[in-house]
Amino acid sequence: MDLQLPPTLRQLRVACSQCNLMELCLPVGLSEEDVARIEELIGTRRKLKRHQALYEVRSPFQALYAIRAGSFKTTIVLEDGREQVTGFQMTGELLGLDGISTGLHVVSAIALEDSEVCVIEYARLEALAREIHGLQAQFHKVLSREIVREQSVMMLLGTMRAEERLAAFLLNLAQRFAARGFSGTEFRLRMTREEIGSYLGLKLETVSRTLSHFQEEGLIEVQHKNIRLRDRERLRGLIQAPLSH
Amino acid sequence: MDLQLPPTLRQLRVACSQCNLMELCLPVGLSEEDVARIEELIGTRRKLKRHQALYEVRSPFQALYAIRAGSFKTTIVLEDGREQVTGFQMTGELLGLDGISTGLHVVSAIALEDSEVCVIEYARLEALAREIHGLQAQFHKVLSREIVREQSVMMLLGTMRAEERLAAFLLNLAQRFAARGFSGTEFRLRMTREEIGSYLGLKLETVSRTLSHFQEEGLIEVQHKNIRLRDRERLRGLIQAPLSH
DNA sequence: ACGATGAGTTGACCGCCATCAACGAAAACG
DNA sequence: CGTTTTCGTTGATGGCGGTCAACTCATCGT
Repeated sequence: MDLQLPPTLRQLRVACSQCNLMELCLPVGLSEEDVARIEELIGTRRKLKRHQALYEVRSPFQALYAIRAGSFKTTIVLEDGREQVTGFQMTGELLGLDGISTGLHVVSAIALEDSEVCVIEYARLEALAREIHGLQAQFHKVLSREIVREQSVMMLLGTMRAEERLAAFLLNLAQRFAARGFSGTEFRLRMTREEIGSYLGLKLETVSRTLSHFQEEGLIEVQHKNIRLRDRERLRGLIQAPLSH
Repeated sequence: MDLQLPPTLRQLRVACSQCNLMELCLPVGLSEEDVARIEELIGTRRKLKRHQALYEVRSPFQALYAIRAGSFKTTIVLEDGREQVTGFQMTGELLGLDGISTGLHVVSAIALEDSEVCVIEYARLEALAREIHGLQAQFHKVLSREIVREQSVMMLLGTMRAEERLAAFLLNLAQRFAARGFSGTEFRLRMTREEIGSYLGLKLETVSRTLSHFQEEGLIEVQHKNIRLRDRERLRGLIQAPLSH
């Protein structure tokens, strides 16, 4: 179907999907010339090694980052040193939205593996959003989607038990891998048990134990960071009916 | 200092603060004519009785709501019926941001007392934001601020113990009351113990017990819904040093 | 004003998950 | 390639907060 599009647009779509800027570009349905103008947005790229920070807490905000390759975690820290992972981001997702509010980042973004991002200068994005309606609308949706995502994490942390949290986590990861054209049943975790636990409000031992338990039950296969989902339905069932409730 | 402003602007500032649309209007620093144009935004008003829904989950999104008087809770529900409060909103705060993402609301907004909101049609807001830079910037900040707020709730739910959660909750309420010109040391809770517990990931009995415990310790005075903070510093200390940690 | 209903408190008990600990395995480093 | 360090697993124990229950006290509606 792409063959019906004018060549330059087709080309740009490819460029955009190569750049994996899915969240901002692709779903919008922009006119050809608008798409061309969005190229202005995509400034430099930046490569990061594993464990390297894309930005740190309290650093000045000036750009958003679209993940071109690799994956990240965002972490927030309390004064007493306690740290929590607030999200895991993968290819095509946006980083940096937390900084818009105050002009300073409130989380740190750390690469979980060697990664690459496209730098989107925020001032330019705002300017362009004023001119291109579709871009503005899409950007607002991205912001709102993040609000919604966090609400479902709040629900998870507030009402779910360890097994449910892990099940929800695995299914969410699977769905996101699948959406990117990777296998949704077999994947490699980019994060440690401790990071998973931090995100889910559990200790690493509980994460490990629960994964082992899932394996005994035939729900998944675990081998270190490699996960294979064997029974999605029962996993899903775990979430909706925690205890015959 | 307001006396130095041109009369119409001064007047509008007053109107705006009466309307309590603080989040969108006041901090922006708009030109006089821009402020005038923002009047277009403020459409009808809507009054709600206690326990009445401003909007329900899955209802179509078409407007944001600025709370003019009263207070609300937002709740999200799982398929199995479990419900969680995701936030409490008071005068001057915005409701409805969750709907932008999909065009359907993902939470319900329920009045905690008889309340009144200003209806801000979203299509108009988007259009006007394209023309008024300051409005656009401010709106993005509001969205980002909500993302940041939810992240701190995630931190609370993920790493804090019951006492810390309650302390953080009370201090947050106090600060918001103070920001609105009310007493930050003596106030009346608009929500039940169960709603507080739902928000904090605790059971109502734990909320009740912990409040009683705070009272025994001389940190607060509780009498049903009336709260008086007696020792803010020690309350704050509870959060930062949970267990000599 | 009064009764009915919902809200809050307190106690006793229990279960889930944290904690502490020891071991094993993989991956990162020179 | 071997060494070191980080990561993961599993067991034993304990504590925080959930659960169940009984009772009191506001508050809402008629």
